[in-house]
Amino acid sequence: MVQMKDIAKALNVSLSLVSKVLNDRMGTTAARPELVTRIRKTAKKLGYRKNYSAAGLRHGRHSAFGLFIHKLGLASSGLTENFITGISGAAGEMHQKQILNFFEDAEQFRDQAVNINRGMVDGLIVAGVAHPELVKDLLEIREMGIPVVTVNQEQLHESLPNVVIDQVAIGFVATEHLIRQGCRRIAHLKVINERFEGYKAALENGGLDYDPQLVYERQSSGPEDGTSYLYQFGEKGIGDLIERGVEFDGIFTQSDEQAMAALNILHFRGVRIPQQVRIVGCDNSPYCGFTVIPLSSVSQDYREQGDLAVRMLMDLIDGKKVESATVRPKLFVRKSSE
Amino acid sequence: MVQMKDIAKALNVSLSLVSKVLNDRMGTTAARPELVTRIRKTAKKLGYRKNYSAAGLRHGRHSAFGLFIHKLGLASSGLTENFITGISGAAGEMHQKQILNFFEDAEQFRDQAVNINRGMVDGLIVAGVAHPELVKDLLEIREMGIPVVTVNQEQLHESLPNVVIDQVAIGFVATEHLIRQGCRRIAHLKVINERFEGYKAALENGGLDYDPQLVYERQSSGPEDGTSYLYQFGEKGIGDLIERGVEFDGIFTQSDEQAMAALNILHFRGVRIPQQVRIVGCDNSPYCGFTVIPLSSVSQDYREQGDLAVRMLMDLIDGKKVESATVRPKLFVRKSSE
DNA sequence: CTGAAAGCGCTTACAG
DNA sequence: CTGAAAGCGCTTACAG
Repeated sequence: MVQMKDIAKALNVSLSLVSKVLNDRMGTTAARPELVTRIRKTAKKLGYRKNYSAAGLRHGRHSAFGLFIHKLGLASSGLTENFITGISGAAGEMHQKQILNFFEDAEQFRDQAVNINRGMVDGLIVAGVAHPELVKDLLEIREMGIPVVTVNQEQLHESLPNVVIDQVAIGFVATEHLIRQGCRRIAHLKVINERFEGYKAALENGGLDYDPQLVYERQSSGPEDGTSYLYQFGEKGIGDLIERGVEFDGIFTQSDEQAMAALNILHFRGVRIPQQVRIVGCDNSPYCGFTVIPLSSVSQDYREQGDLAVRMLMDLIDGKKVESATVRPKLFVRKSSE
Repeated sequence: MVQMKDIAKALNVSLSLVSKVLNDRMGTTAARPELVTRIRKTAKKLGYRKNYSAAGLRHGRHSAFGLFIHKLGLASSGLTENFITGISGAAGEMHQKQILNFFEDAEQFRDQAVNINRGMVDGLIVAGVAHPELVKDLLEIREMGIPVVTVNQEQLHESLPNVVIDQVAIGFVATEHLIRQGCRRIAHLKVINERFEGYKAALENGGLDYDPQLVYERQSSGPEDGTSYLYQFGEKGIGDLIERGVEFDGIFTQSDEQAMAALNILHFRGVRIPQQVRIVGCDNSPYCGFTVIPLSSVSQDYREQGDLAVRMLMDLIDGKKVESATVRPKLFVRKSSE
């Protein structure tokens, strides 16, 4: 492998100068422009590749971060894949390696984190389902000098910068779109409360009255375990509304599976979509184009969230102040709400 | 940060001894068992974390590999996510960092690979859609001392070990299952030829005649571009068979979207599934449990493929001989073929 | 059996 | 303005 000292030898200059030139860190050093170009050219000609591990050691950096994901949303939604795509893009740009870990409970997180702490990474991104019981662990990790960025629906601690999607906006954007399309009675399958607030705000903004009859909500009192986003919940919710004789000309659900269920049920009953009922789901899952009738959906833009998280972490590692960030949802209109 | 020399100082022993003990590399060195335990205990007490970057530099390793993925299959299939899960699990076990890159053509691969070569990684895993036009690049990379493992449907070069799913077995397993369930006339939507061969082999094995009428095939002469796996292809294929008056009591498709299309069409026409027609898809996509009728499917076990690829790459980096490996598909039976 | 010393490939404060 | 030298945190061949 060709290294800096080979370039220095070839041109009979000092190793230091080569390093400075190649890193654009001349500092107080000055060199003839002609020599600078010669060094650059020789590096290229010899096929020099900087050894980032060595540079990292010198800087006390690993040029790597740990990525801990408790998979977000439904397996079918592709959210995790989008997120990882955003992460890897930004990481590549910044010459950062990753250590990717999937976990599902605090125990698993700790098992995996222990092997990584400090010895391998400069920082941590913890994403997906929020684990408030891990706050103490995360603060400890940060105290050890490893900055942490979270990507959770809720910020775990004021001192842990978080990337979050604007949940209220999700409800608002979807509902506003349905109103613009002419819907006057919009049903809603409620899981996350902020989205419900956005739904109500859009109704008010559109001059429509809020009718609690139109909202189907989970009955159980236990903690939400993710099952509310499933196809079955959508089936139950829409079935319930129909049974109760509630009339509606629009539906905004909190997942695409829920929306797919609504779509299937109504379609089977001969309801024309979008003419009689317009439907908007949530997550912009990869299959939205392939349902019986292509499904409109609000994207949480997890790709953007991943990109942001990496940039925030890098700033933290560089010792900069970092604020939490909020990402705006994007609406994708397909036939179900045209 | 506590490091080896701190442990050495604390116990008044040599740095070398600490390193040897902590790495279980005593070699010709012998030490009192009692001292060995004391060193271990002190390391733990002080919270020592080995700096893997420094160790790597010494060994001429980066403890990292590049992962290049041209996303496999349909976005909705979750194959990529499964694959990454397998990769990250094995990598974590082996203290390996990753540099994850998504690419879609040779140009993109080259752009990203150039930044990574040798300066950041010890090896490469290239997965997903096969790119024969990159063989030269991959061989060059390997000549530079960076081992390469591919995860492609076809082995690109005899000297590049590949992980592959047994495509023939996919067709065989699905068809054999349908035969066992009592199907006698099994329709097939053909894309990959090996799966078709497996289909035929299972028919013969089950004592059924092969009837070309039952097979729907893409008409176009251009290269397969992935669109054959889409919902629309399934719609067209099953529609065509029905139009031609072909009778069947089973269907094996080469994707889950194709199968979902078959399911929807037949269901809408009042065909009872699985009583009248049994259906098996391919990929075991996350939504298989949520179709109108839960869909049986053959999994390509990409998780296992990811795990294997990492282990093979590590062996190559360690200078061992490595052979290509074949993974067997797994059948998941749901209501559509019960 | 034990540990001092060299070195992995870089970077940069500092002496000339 | 220029470059020799020290050092990042490890590992190991080798001298004692």
